[in-house]
Amino acid sequence: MAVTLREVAQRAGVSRSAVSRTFTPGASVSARTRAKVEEAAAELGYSPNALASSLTTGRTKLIGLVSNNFHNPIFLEVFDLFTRTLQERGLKPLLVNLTDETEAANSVRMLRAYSVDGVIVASSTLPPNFAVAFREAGIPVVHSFGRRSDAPDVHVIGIDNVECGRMAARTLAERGYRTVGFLGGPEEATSTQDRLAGFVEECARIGLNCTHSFADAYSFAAGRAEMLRLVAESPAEAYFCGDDVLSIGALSAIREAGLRVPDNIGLIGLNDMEMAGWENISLTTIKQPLSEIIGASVDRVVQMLDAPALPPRCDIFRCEIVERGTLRAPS
Amino acid sequence: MAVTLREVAQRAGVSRSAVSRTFTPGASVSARTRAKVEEAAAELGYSPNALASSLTTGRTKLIGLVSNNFHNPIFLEVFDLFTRTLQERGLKPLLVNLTDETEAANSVRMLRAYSVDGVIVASSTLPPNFAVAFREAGIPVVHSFGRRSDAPDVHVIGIDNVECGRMAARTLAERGYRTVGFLGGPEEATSTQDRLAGFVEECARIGLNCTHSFADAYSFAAGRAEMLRLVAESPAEAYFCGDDVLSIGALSAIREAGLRVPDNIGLIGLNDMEMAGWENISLTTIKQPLSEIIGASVDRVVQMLDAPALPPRCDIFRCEIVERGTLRAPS
DNA sequence: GACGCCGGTGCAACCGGTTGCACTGTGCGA
DNA sequence: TCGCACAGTGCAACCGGTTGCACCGGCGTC
Repeated sequence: MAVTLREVAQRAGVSRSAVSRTFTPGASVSARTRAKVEEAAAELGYSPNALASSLTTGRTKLIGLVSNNFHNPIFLEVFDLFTRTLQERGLKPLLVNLTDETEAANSVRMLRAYSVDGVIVASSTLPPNFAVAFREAGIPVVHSFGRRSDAPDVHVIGIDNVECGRMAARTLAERGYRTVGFLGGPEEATSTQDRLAGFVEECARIGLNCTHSFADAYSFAAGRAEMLRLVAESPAEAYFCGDDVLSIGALSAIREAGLRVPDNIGLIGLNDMEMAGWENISLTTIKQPLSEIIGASVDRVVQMLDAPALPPRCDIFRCEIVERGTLRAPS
Repeated sequence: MAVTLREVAQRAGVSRSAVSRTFTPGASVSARTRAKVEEAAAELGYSPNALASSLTTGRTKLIGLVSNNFHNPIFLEVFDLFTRTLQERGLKPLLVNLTDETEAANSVRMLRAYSVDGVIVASSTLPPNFAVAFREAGIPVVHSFGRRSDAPDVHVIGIDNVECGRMAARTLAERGYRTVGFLGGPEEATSTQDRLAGFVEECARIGLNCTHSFADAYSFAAGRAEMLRLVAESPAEAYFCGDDVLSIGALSAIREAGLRVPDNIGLIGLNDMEMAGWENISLTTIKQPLSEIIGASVDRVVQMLDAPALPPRCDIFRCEIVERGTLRAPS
């Protein structure tokens, strides 16, 4: 079915090497030979088999894109950016959905079987040992949206979640809120822990009254359920939600309880996903610079193709407040 | 770096064939040999190279998952289901983002270079010739969410968009709406054309007054912009929107104009994406049976692995109304 | 005119597997 | 006891490419 090197060589009247070199950038072929080969290839509809060549070159240009987050709408933006950025660099994303997989070893085995050149783990909720498993298997790996660390085990590209927590607390203080709450995502996620830690720390420093609780997941339903519980008791004046989708759930709960945002309760999210800007939501939030993070992640994995032993580093991008309609104006 | 067959064979004291057969289900190996091989493999951390074996078997278990739709939140659900369904069957999705690609030939070349066993084109807005290009290149292909046809050029799995249009019209009529409108997605998309055709046809049959217009894209912003325009003139009593995300944009526009849904204007969407069920949206919509469509798409592509010449067929799944809060009760 | 250099080419080995075929040894029935 | 079937094994060729090396011819230089 598929046309091979050999057939092209025969038709062009040259050796297989000549054909191979014609399709290898930088190889030495005369203009005459190249012309003959290209003509024959065009007639036959030949295109080189990338997998066969990977056998000798050791490069597949396949990158494992691993995530467990297929329910948070921001991940559609994440996948869009990753696939485009990878494609621009001639790399191909092999998508791995970890939703019902807890065992890192299985993913490692699968991605090794496919000789991926590298792996990008895109998740803020996966435990760090997941990425480490790839490194131990000798596969270049970067953990996007991973936990900040001064001496990381693997390359990490992301944000400083502790600092985001502080930033949220400062912002709420500026708006004159005195009793505030943190409505976090899953308690075991490092991102939740860090955001909480920064928030609590800064509240203490500034002198805000601060409570906290957790939703089961980074999801609308979980955010809504938790906020329904909170408003039924004695809610804080404002909440820092662990994530935008959680915020939107919370927003829904607050309005359903007959309260108004930001008049009765203020809300600040994190991520700045597209939906946060929708006019019927208009969420004030902390913007995570997605495309920078993703661009840097791909850059890093590309670097590692040539320097697999590159010492792990953690690159952190600054976040900023995006002002919309869910916090009252500075007092 | 990677452990090979040969090393395992040496360590186990057997031939390379024996090792190969140990890892080939159904091959004939004695228990004794198998044990030796498995021990050696475990010690060395061997896992077979799927790409190398694909050279002789002709199977990579790679499936190209091609889409141009990375902005409609329903596609996160689509990708989630596709990746999980493929993984369950031992297949690996190679994700291709067509967002800035208009030339089918490029995608064909790329996916041929990677010897994918098959391709799934997941899009309701891509022209049909896109999927046809894969078939012509000899790659098994199914077009998910493609256009219904009695004699399709490629395998199509999806819904009957014309019938959805009729269903929307009938539903609006039942609720006593007399002047209705179709707010479609991009005019050139076949899904838009078909939904419109069915809607207009049924309106005429029933005797509803019917107008229509189009948004630039299946997006919140486009739906909102178009509905803002409509409410500024003399809006219909109810609208059938080409898609849920468009409906949510329209909903936002209607409320911003100071009108109420469903009291002043009724709205029905299409898809039933997760967000449509969020309590702060609560969109009445036509449910597209996503997981059935995706399950059937994967089944079909799997069938074609063994029967590439399977005559193209079109499988259509029934849609149903999901009643929520954006249409008034039956009169 | 002899020499050396060098771009261009083909041969053959190799990448990591699979598989048809021939051969061996074992167990069973006659 | 012999013959036979058959499971188990290894050899070697092959899948579709790449690449080190040897070789060839043409050119510029002395």
